[in-house]
Amino acid sequence: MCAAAIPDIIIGRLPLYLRALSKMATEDKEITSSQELGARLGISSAQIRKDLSQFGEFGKQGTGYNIVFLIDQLRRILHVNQIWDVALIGAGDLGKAIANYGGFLNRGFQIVAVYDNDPHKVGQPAGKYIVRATRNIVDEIITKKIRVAMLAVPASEAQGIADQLVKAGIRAILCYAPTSLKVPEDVRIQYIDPVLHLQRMTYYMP
Amino acid sequence: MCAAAIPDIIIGRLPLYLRALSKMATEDKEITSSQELGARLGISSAQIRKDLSQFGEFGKQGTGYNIVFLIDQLRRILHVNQIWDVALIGAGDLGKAIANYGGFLNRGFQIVAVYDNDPHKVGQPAGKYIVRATRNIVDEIITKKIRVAMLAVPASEAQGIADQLVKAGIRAILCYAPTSLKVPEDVRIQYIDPVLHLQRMTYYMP
DNA sequence: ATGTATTTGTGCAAATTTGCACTTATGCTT
DNA sequence: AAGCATAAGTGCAAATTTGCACAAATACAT
Repeated sequence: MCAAAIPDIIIGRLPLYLRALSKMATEDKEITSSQELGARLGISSAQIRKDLSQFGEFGKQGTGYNIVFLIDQLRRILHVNQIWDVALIGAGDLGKAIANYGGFLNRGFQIVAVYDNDPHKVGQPAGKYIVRATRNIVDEIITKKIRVAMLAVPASEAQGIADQLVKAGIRAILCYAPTSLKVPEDVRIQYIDPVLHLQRMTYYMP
Repeated sequence: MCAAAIPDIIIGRLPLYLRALSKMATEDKEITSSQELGARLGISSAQIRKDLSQFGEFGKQGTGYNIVFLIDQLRRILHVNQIWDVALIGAGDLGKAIANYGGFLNRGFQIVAVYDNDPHKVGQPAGKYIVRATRNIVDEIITKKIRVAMLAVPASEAQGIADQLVKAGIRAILCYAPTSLKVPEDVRIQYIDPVLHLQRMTYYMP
């Protein structure tokens, strides 16, 4: 045990472990090993053992890890042993696809409101939600105590919305807009930009 | 100069630099510095200078970097000074959102075919494309010499499709399905799973 | 022309991250 | 009961990544 903060690069791998373990659970496996898990993920077994050992002794020597138990532990560590309310901003094609995605709930997240500033979209359905006016977003997020947001608006609008989200007390933003945002240090932000991934791959292609 | 391979972690940052520089170009800036670029991206200026210096001397001391010139260099390095044909597999909500996204072309990519194995979707439009039957995907990708694919199918189908893509000669796969895939070592693969990002952030949230 | 303010590219050291390889513990077979 | 195979947890070394700090170069003001 140590008091030092656990490196973020380790935190980043835990959700990957959790995802793979959840899949194993659906395959009715009871036990796995760092080696098996590593083989599935393309990660060395030593790294998996060392990562997990940061948080406790979850395995049994000679046997491996009990999958259900380890899932529980990881959920607890990542704070997804609860369902987080999430605000989705942007009800364009991408926003609608996100609103319709069924994969959030069993991994700890639940969209509770969808916003857009286009008057033609406000009041219309987006999945099972009715699109709300972005104009009211700060008050509503405060009232609903929402702390996580997904941003699926055009890049040009992203910073403005992000500023409002911060004002509303949002603590984590997942930004789909292809731009870097300025947020206070104590607000977490992550980005999804498919083109970054594509360009990273074409580098290696003659 | 050195013959050693350039670390992938550096390659991963280049698209980020390119994106930020492109934005600067639209702001009619001519020149930037490693410091300014770093401030925008939350990266140290030393790292940016060192990253870029792996590929040549692109800056001018006392002045900085010419934005248009550096964009050209990065595009060349990343092989996006050309337009890559991309196959999109999956015409569900997400697939349609991807098909409709207008941000690929000016960053080096162009969807040229959309596939789905649902007979109700085949023949129907997805954005400006007509959905094609996945059944024929291998032959068509070979014929069209497509080398990059985006995979927006359910996790349960992803590995099967990936195997076909590999057989068809695809060299880079961007997988939106929340699962890890097995592909030969010489095929590049990248993943997008929003929940991984969300869980990475909730770790830090009490 | 000279001096000053910038900013790059880089050698070197610090910090971080990874992984080898070993000890310890467990279960199974004989 | 003993021996063997398996696999976790970990100390330590190797490898990788980051960043400090400085020389060299450039632009601009005086």
